Amino acid sequence: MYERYLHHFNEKVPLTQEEWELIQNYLTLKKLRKRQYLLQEGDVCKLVAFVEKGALRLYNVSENGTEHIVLFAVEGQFMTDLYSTFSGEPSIYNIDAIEDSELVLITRTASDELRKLSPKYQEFAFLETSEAYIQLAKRMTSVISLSLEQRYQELITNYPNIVQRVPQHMIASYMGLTPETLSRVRKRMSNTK
Amino acid sequence: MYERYLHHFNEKVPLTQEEWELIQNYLTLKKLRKRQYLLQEGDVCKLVAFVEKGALRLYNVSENGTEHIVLFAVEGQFMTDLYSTFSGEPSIYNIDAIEDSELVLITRTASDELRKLSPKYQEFAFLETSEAYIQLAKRMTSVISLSLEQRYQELITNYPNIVQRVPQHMIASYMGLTPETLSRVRKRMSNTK
DNA sequence: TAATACCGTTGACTTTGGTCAACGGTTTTC
DNA sequence: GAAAACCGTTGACCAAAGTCAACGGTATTA
Repeated sequence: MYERYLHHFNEKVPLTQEEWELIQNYLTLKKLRKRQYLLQEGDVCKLVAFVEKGALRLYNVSENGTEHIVLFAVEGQFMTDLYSTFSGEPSIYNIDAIEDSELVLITRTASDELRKLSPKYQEFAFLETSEAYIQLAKRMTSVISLSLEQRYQELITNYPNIVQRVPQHMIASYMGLTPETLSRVRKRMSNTK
Repeated sequence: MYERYLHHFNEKVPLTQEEWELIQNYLTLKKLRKRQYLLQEGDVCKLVAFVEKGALRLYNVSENGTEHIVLFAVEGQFMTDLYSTFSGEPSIYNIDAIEDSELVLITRTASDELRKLSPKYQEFAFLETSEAYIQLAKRMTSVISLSLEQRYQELITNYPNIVQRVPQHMIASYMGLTPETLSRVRKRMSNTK
């Protein structure tokens, strides 16, 4: 347990044994079965989750009932509704498990406390937030400037086996498309290459 | 000089006079005339800019020459190519001034140093990065789930006088649309309301 | 101040993506 | 193990956005 989290941490900010033991006190483990919720619309998000194993999605549901996936998180990535954790306002999103998953959780308040106690954790939190921003900015760039084919190609290189793991209609939702359109994009791509 | 930066800082993380003097040593001022570049494609981005006055844009140029605006920054907001500053790789973006602007600059290396020296600055950097992420996540949500009319409406509420300040074809670019389409969206909106 | 470049709008047409319905092939579930 | 739900694909049609060209108005600039 915590293997991946610790490994991930050490890669960015190397830790001594004592430092890790301090940090570990603030973490908890949680297993989530496929389709189980980590966060439901209307609740305040108080947690940040790290995916040890499995996959999560963050999505909202529009008036007509359509789901819009804003984010995926697979092994080694973090997931939270950052806005809700900061503001304390109810979330407009749902977070649930796409596969059976194992998560490392830390509450927002624990994280704040730990950031004050541990300079290494502080640095780690800063780096992770920066990286999340960078990833999102990259995606925004591709959304406004690339063709659907190029965007799908990029998705595959960013999440190499997402296609095997996640149903296609969820990928369509993540790209802001209907399932039919994504199906046709894929067909076009397999024909022309 | 630095008025808005200091004010912004104090709102998030209140500073003593001595703390501010330390931080100020790491900052520099820069004026940019309209159309002047802060960053050009191919150069490594080494700076983070805070907009005291004016407006900046970050954009890339696709093969056929079309500009795609990824971000605006107006008074009180930060602008940088975070990926390039972190990785040290050449930027794929340009940053230039939409209006005559006054900026507070800090280099990436100075910022790293200052984060180690000053817990308050460390905290400020963390909060600003988090806020930038939140803003981008919100925009991503609207891109994949709202109609053009709704997205334009949201843009106006987020940047209340952007329409007065920024040429319409740049707003179209920011939304990933052609100028003609944005013009028609605006017409539809003025007709129906 | 005249010439020029730029900007937003509009119209006609094309291309792209969405909608709706149907189908066969899986999984789930009871 | 049968029934039901789900999933990806396809076709026909429709709606939305892009393209191209033209225009008049406004800044820029010489």
